[in-house]
Amino acid sequence: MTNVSISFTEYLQTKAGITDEQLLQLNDAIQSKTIEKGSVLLRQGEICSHSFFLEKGLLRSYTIDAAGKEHIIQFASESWIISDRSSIFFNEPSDFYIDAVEDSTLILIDQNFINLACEISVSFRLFNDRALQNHIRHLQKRINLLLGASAEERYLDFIKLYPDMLLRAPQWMIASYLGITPESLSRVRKELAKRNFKPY
Amino acid sequence: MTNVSISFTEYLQTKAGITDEQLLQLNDAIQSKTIEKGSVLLRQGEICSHSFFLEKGLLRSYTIDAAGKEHIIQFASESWIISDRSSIFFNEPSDFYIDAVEDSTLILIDQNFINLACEISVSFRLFNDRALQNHIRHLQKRINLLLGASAEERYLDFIKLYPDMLLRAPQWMIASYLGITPESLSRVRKELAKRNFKPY
DNA sequence: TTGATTTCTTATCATACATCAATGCATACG
DNA sequence: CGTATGCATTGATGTATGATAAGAAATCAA
Repeated sequence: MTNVSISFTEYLQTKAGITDEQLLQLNDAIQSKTIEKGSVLLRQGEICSHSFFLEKGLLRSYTIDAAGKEHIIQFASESWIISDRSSIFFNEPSDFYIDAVEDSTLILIDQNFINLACEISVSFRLFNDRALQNHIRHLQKRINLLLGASAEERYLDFIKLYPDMLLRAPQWMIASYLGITPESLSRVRKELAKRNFKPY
Repeated sequence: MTNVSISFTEYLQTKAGITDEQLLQLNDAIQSKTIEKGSVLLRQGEICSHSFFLEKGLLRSYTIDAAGKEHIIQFASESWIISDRSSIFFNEPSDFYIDAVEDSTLILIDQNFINLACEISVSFRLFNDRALQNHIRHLQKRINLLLGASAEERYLDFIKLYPDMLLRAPQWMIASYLGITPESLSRVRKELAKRNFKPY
């Protein structure tokens, strides 16, 4: 599978209904950045100043609890946006880390950009609202799974949501996302294989 | 403890910065409703048409999974708003039920109301945005706890978040919110009592 | 290529939580 | 009044998942 990378401008045009002229106005507020695998973009305690749009590569956000364990909150690959919304919006120290799982090229989006884009484009504003609501829907679904579903069910759901992560993220990260140990995930996979399950 | 009930209009004025004149414009879009304990306001599969502001009483939202088990998503008591945002926003069938844990009086808020209020009041719009972001922050925190914390830790956190629920909601509902069985919650409480923990 | 790390698997044992069943205890009800 | 109903507790037992340790396999670096 090739991880289809589309540029941020392309994304703004096709998904958010931004026109060519509007793009010109926005251009100044857009910065691009290339980072290596392992680079840290945000640390717990820092205030998150940007959202990151992934043109290419893979990022993750995660917390580290009192016992020193990582809990992965989210993955973001091509055409996804990742950030700590709460930290940005409330201007508060973040609970998260964000770092690069693969070498990545990304676009830095700050609040100025969002405000400007919302001002000059109604369709961008609607798009942005939609994204917020979608985020909530997604979080709610995850809570629901964590409340009631077994590790296996959650894993199967994960595969549906992030099919390409199976190939791109190490298993221990997937386990962390699911809230189980890598060993447990290994067992779940073994069990599924025995029952002849094929993810692809 | 008396459950302080404030009226919706009072809430709009003090929290959302709505003025007296604006209230007059909004008045037509507001309906009040009194319901008995056990009344169901929303069922899985229905499209959620209103948010509910609690003037008095206690509501809950929950899902029922394939095995017939309830998972409580949220409680809402005085001055809280409860709904299925995704269902309202995307006009999709809801995954949730919403019903009354106590006799309640509530205000029905539909999308017209929100749109109108956002139009005529900047401060309402900001307030609304803030509420959305707060919702996200809250969901994220809950996910984080479900990923990493024990039943006991989650219970202690619950007490901090909803101190009065201990007295108002039956224990099996709290257990459902926490993602454990009532029996397990009973044991957690016993253990805490043994270690001389006093919630109030 | 080779050796060094990192990741994945497997095995064993430990534990938190679930399940099932019985009991107690209120409150509601005929 | 007795009895039904709903909820909380308790005990016995089961099970999924965690912890630890070790080896196999894959990846990376030199």
